[in-house]
Amino acid sequence: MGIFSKTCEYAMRAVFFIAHRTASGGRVGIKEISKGIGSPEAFLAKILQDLSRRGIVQSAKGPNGGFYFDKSSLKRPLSDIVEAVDGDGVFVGCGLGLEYCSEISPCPLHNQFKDIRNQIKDLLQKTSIGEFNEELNLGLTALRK
Amino acid sequence: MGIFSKTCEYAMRAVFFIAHRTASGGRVGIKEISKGIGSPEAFLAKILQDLSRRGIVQSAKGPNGGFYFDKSSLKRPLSDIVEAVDGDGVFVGCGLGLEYCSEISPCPLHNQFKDIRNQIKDLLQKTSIGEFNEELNLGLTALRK
DNA sequence: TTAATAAAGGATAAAAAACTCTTTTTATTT
DNA sequence: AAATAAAAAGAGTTTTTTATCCTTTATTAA
Ligand code: FES
Ligand code: FES
Repeated sequence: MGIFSKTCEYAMRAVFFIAHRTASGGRVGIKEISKGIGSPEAFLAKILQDLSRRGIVQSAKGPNGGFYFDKSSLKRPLSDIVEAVDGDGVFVGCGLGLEYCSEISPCPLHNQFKDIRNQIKDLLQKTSIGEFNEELNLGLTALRK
Repeated sequence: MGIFSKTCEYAMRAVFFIAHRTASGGRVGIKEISKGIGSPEAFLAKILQDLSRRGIVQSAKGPNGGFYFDKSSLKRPLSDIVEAVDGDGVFVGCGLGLEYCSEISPCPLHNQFKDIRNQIKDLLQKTSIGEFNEELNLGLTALRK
């Protein structure tokens, strides 16, 4: 496994995909998203259903329905998605799996691990959902294969 | 979950524990190790059995038997343990879960993620198994609770 | 040479994560 | 109003990870 669960990876890719495809106001359906990011359709539906319940992504039923982001949601940091899906383990957990990461009773890797963990947090907090629309437009970055 | 699997977290803690407890030539049994790091005994036995088969940790059966490290094994980098248990995903995998991480067709996070991944690799490669014996001796670092 | 000790090995179980299928609800278009 | 489109919801199934238990094998020591 990587740093994030598979569910979380799908969620992040889907969110970038939706942001890009709906930047000019439209909506995009589950079928197109799952094709676009290369994920199982039904599984992704569950994931987005959950993000929608949490108000992270917007959705509309019926014809011309689909998923989209309103203006303010586009500014959301990627960390919101990670936290919603994987919890805060990546941000606060001990690298060696101790129950708590602590300065008082640190694991051998604590000092160095803490820095890395903070960088991950920084990256996710500073990256917004709508940030890569331009690159995706230009085909400079990829979300599948 | 964190960056590593639970199996891998147990493996790393156990390895540090064994290194410390056997620095002066002895051996240490599974019961004591699992107590020392706070892991299920039978499960850890499986993990160490695997590391032993791979020649990463040394073991001896019978009375006064147990696990230990010979001089050269103590110099092994922690990355050897991680790679044996979790594979090379942490070192080479794409943060968004794309099949391959690539410069040619990078994911949106690639550039920043690559740096973080390299730091993790560096940390694990530069840290040796026997490195923390002193800190553990002094009670400056912990392996459980 | 027998008894005790400790890891190795094999088989199984429980829990979590990943994934599927079917029905229901809501909205749109005709 | 009827037909249709699309997400929401609910109820599974499958696979992987985590964990337990029991038997066998090797080693030591009395
Ligand atoms: S205690 Fe392990 S990372 Fe802080
Ligand atoms: S392509 Fe995603 S990290 Fe390199």
